Amino acid sequence: MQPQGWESIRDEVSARIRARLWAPGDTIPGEETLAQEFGVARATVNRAMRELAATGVIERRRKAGTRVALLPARRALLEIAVIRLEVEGKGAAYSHQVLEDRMEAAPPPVVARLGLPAGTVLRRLRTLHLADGQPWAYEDRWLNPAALVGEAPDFTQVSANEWLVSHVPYATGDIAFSAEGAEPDVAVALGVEEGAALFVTDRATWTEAQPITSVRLYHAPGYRMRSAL
Amino acid sequence: MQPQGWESIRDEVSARIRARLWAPGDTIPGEETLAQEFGVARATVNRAMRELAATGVIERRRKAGTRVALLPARRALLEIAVIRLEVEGKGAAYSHQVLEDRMEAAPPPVVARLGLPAGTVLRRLRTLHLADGQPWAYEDRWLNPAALVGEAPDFTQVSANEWLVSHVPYATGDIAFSAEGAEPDVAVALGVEEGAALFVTDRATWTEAQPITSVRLYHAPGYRMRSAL
DNA sequence: GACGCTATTATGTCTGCACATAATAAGCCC
DNA sequence: GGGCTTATTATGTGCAGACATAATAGCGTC
Repeated sequence: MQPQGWESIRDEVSARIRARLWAPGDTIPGEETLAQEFGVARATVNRAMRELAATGVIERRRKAGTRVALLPARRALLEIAVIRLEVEGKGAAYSHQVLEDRMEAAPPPVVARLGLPAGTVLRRLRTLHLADGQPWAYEDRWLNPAALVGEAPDFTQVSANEWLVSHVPYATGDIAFSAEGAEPDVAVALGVEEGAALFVTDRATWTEAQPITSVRLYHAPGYRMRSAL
Repeated sequence: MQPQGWESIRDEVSARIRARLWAPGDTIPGEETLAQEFGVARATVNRAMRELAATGVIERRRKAGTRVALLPARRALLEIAVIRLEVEGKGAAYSHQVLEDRMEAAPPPVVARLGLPAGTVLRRLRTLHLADGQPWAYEDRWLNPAALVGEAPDFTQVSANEWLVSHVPYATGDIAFSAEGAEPDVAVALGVEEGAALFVTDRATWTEAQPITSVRLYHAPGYRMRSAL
């Protein structure tokens, strides 16, 4: 069954673009025109076009109109789940061990990323996440104690990430992915050879007021991050 | 300056959630109620709430109402750009070399991924992408010739990905990221040691009717994929 | 032609109303 | 209480009309 309403318009416009009826770079008819053609209100066309613009298929500018994107940069939506849920989603039992928890002067890359003065002392947490007792990911986290006003969580019970996500209100952040060879301590913790290729996630988060945490996750070999395109 | 209109409502609701005025798991007031409180039409509140639902902050269900997400799975929007643009965006000159281009029986993982019968013969393209003459990424692509009806592109001129993106209408696809140790041929092409940790992108695309291509990209060491969170 | 101002125009958003839809809650029968 | 049907309700979507906004296009001046 075909979709109805604004989705049908989105699909029809999308189909015309894919069929090159409207070629990349072309300006396509205005909302008013399309609304008449499809026999709907302009708001309905707008809804459909907004959706297509969000996926990068078209580019819209006031007055200039709507044009088919020249090189549609595909957009993929990544779901960054809490590790526990990720592990449990695989049908495995989740557990974690805190390997280290102490105050330490953060190294330059970390303070730079968080926008703190050089030499700032942060709480460093090293954690091993396990799935059915097997190493799943090694976490190296720097936590700004100033961001945890009055709260004293026990990270041996609840993982730092999970606690932060549901207790510290935060606004922004960024995330980066890369591949790294396992350093000695990481290799030992994950039980892999030194230099083994590991999938690494780097994340930093801030509130409006101050930096909260910078965390690096070394995923065990074989880890894949998936998404629909 | 504060945003106005639906964005101000989105921000206000978001702020109340972060301030735990509405705690995770709570059901928040209905659209009609909020519309009255903010002095706007329900459609405006709906717009704001739809946006928050899309970012995973709230979960909405008809009749059940709107509730604050318990464990907000962060969503990151990845922009998958064409390699040429990625390289040029770094201020480097892009070029590429086709290392191999021939028909070959696709191995089991590839046919499985594309949903083709075992032993199907596909066009295999191995390409090296360069930035300022330095290896940037090694591409191993399997292309379904049936998907290129009548068209005969010259992939030594335009990269396969770029040509496909702007010439083959396609509907769906999926993408996965992982870390792999460099195999011998990849290591040679990229000029790195065997076993070096490489960031790998696997992508498969289909039209409604048939599979188009399956491609694996080995990025040169140091590659980072970034996104706002 | 180079400039700066103004008119025009397509998209962006809002309102107020209506009906559709999905899912819970309530009622009913046994 | 268990299992079914029906009513209720919050969200989802639609429409018509209006004004806001951004950016181009056109005009006039020099």
